[in-house]
Amino acid sequence: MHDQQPMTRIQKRNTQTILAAALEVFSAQGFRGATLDQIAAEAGLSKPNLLYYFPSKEAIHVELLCGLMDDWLAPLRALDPDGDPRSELKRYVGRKLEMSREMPRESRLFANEILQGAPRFEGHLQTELKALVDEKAAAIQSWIDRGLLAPLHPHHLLFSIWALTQHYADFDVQVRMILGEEDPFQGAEAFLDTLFDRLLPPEAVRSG
Amino acid sequence: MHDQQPMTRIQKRNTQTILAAALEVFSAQGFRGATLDQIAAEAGLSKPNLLYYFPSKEAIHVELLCGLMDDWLAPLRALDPDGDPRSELKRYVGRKLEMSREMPRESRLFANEILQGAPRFEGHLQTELKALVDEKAAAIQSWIDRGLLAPLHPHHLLFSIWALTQHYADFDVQVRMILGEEDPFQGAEAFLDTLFDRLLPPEAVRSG
DNA sequence: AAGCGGTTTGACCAAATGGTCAAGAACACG
DNA sequence: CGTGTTCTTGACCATTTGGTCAAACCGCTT
Repeated sequence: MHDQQPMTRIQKRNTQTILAAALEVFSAQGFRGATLDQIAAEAGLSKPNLLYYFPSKEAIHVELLCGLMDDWLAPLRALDPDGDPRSELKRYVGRKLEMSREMPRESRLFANEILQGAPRFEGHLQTELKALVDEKAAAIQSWIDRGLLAPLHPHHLLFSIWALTQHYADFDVQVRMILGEEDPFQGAEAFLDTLFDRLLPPEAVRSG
Repeated sequence: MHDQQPMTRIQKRNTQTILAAALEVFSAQGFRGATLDQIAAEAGLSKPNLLYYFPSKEAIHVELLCGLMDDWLAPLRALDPDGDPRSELKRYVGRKLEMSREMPRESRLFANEILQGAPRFEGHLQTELKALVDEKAAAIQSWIDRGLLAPLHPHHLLFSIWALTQHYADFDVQVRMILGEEDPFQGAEAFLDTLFDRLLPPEAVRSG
């Protein structure tokens, strides 16, 4: 069912419907908090029908996570080692913030999983994420070594970008509660722009 | 049982034991993911015994959240409007990072709750957190108005501090996976020190 | 040691939940 | 059409889980 290429039209449609519903429910309730009945209701399908397309609840979850991983990491992948450090990094920040606004459910899905220790996802993280991060951290280090960027711990720089942008998706209710009517993302864009302007000086600090 | 003052020695001990066990389990599994049996096992008590001290699973959770709220907000409360902006804020950052290292379970407990939309906690957030944040945001704005701090959106500045520090507790597994053997908090301290050094110039930028 | 209120728990319950299955409905195609 | 394959689902099952309760068990005062 869920492996070979020849997917019928119906299979393609329903698989998509189920994954969309699962994203909605898993991101809002977490893995254990979500139930097959909720996902089935959200998808407009019967529970046995879900299990006709996926072997188990966990399989739906894993498929979601893995399927979204690529999109999720795309902005980091687009970081160009040959580009200008400042503009590359600021573009990355902008893109990540945009994703927090446009894809908050995806952000919360990943956040939920990591928070619980990534029990169903550690392997994929290890292989896909680690390699990419190490590659890009090396690129950042190279910028620093070439004097194009003021010294900063590359890994922690990436962490800070993730933390600062994903916060607006993951802690959405808290942010909105505190800001009231004010649009979180408008203020966030301006703030992060300022922050990274100051964190990444236009010219490398060549002291000493 | 769980309201009046005259708490027997045994009551005090067991209530504490239960809350400690609940923190362990809830922070690792989330509300729905945690079971009374797990908490009972962790506490070394029987399940009916838990329910002798608390009326329900949810009551334990709410009690935990509310009971920890004070400690959690203490560093922000300590922000002194009459102190030096730069050192006050950097002290706040340092204290928050320290709490991420020393109290990761508390951080994850709150993160779990907010992620799910704070369904069992919205009221308390609204009253306790909102008021404090608005007060401190006003203090920050006052620093800016008096030319003691370069202009920054006060609320987003606070968000950035939360995001940057709590990230190390909430996304601990990811951080450690990427850093390998390296100690996350050592690097984080240095990085955040640099970040806020640059974000909060020693003297206000008085351009224009 | 008797008695009494606070404490503990084994046994139990109803509801929820992940998952199965056989039979029926819809579809593809000669 | 007719027939074999793909889909769909009502009914069902085993387990888990939050919660109850009556009976037993302290631990303290008198």
